[in-house]
Amino acid sequence: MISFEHFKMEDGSPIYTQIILYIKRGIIAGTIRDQDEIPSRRVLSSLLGVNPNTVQKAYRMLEEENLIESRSGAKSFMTVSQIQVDLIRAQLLESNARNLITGMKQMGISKEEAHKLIEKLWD
Amino acid sequence: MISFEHFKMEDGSPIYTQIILYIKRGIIAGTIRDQDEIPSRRVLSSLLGVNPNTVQKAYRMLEEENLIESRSGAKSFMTVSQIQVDLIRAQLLESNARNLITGMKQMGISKEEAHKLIEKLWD
DNA sequence: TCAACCGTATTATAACTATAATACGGTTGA
DNA sequence: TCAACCGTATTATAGTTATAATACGGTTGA
Repeated sequence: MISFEHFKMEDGSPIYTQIILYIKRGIIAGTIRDQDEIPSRRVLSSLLGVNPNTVQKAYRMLEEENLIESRSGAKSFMTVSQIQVDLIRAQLLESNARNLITGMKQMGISKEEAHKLIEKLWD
Repeated sequence: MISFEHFKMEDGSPIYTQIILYIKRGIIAGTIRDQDEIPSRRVLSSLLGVNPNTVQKAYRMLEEENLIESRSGAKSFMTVSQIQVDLIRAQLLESNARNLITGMKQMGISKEEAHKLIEKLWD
């Protein structure tokens, strides 16, 4: 059963995208693996304090990416191939870094200053 | 007159927040200064290809932060104090760096790997 | 077996975001 | 002066996000 203990709801982005991102990052980290069980819609919505429909939307979109398999009445579970892991890693790592770089450049911050800032805030 | 030539609309965040962020980053970079004229609602909406009301919402929120002054009928302009610049710089720099760090940590990426990735993608 | 789950679907409400079409009166430069 | 701007306001429409309250039938373990 995959864990949501480190999930934190914050920014202004939609909750369902935060759930999707949390799961994808777990896949990259290796903490979420192929054939892992995932919490039911009702259980996770209760755990996160959100509406079941919000969880269902996240799960449905992950299912459309073939990262989740569901059967009516039964538990749902992850279906993650190595190809998918590699693809998601490439996408998320790059987009995460590019977001920082774009922002820093628009603020006129040098590469060296950016490195220093990350160094200072990492721990 | 402040310039929007480097403005690019992209992510899934609301357009009005993107406009606000663009202006705040320009303030930090020093390319947008106190007393600078800003484009009229109609001109900027036409330039960006968005609705005038969307620009108005961004301008109104900046006005509520005392970063813009408007008089009915006349041009609007920036009102930026050094105190505001320092505050915005601290806020935006830190949030930008923290976004990267949070993501990288959730993906199980080490600080060294993160530095390398930024180095690779910066230019 | 069957109660307790499960996934799935529907309907309603509400806030937010964005567009569209107007309208009003104030400001300003040629 | 006055046309061309300006900021501001209103009304309507539409899509997205989120919640709430139900409902239906499938799966599964004790």
